[in-house]
Amino acid sequence: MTANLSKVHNLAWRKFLTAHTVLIDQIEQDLAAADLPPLGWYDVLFALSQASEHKLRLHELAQAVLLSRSNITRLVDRLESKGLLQREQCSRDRRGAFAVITQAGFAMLERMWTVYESAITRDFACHLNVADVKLFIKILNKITSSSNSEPEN
Amino acid sequence: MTANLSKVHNLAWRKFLTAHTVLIDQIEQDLAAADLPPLGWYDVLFALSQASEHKLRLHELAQAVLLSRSNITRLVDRLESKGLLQREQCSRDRRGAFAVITQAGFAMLERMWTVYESAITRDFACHLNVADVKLFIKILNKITSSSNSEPEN
DNA sequence: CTAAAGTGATTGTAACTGCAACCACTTTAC
DNA sequence: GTAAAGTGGTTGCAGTTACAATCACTTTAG
Repeated sequence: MTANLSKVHNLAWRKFLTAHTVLIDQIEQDLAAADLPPLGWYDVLFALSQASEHKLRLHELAQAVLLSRSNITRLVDRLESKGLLQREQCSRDRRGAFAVITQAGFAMLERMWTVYESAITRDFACHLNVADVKLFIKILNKITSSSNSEPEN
Repeated sequence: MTANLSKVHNLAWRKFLTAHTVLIDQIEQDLAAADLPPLGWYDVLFALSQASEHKLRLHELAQAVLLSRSNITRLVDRLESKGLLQREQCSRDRRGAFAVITQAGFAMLERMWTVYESAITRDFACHLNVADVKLFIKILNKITSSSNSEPEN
């Protein structure tokens, strides 16, 4: 396969990467400054809060936050040791475990969201009007949906 | 400061994060499958290849690849130990060090680019026509330039 | 029912990251 | 010149990640 990547596409790619790094760094700094845990914790708590009965199997959780299985085990360990979630035996499959968000977990989720939301607003959302944002979503959809389709340029 | 983040903005943010993770994971897999080092190495080699005389002070390099200083020290260690670059004393400032890309470094840069380019093309560029990509860049520019401007939505 | 294959989660290990402390040198201010 | 402050880079350490191996259990095939 010959790649044939155009200048603009290349530029777009680099801007994409840079934007991501800069924004994430900023958010992590905001969280740290407020004595809050890193973004990964938020993702876990959020996924659990959205799940039915506020619990998920570990592998579902891993998929939800796009992390490897071994990784999720230890991330869950950390959150559990802080009381933000609990493990629960799965009765249908004795190998399996659920992670269930606790009250403290909900509270933490809320505190983190306060900081997270204002960071997103200030560094990202503020700069885009509704038309921009809809276009942005449309473009991102093109990129992520159907990982291998026809070229378009 | 009240955040007031709209639904669409929030959705856009999440899609942005997901797209990034998915694409990067894919690229890293492609590189690993070709027995090539991770993306960070490419960034370093690329920055050096673009620099005048193909060398940069370590702190310039750190800035170019958006890494912390301590981090760059060790990343440079690794590349140096593989012969992809060399450290060089700075004569103007005896504290300072340059990183200079070697022939082997250029060769590696090229091998990595082969894989990297086709991954970007296949997973990213393919899905966007020129109009899309120009819009995408425009939007990313709005986000990254001038970290704190007026709201627009 | 049993053997083989597959899946869910954990663990060991090695590599990588971030932070703070540090050493070496340079610049600034007196 | 000298002291104080600042800058460039490295190092120690603790926390995090990735990969492969492992254990426990479930599913499939005969």
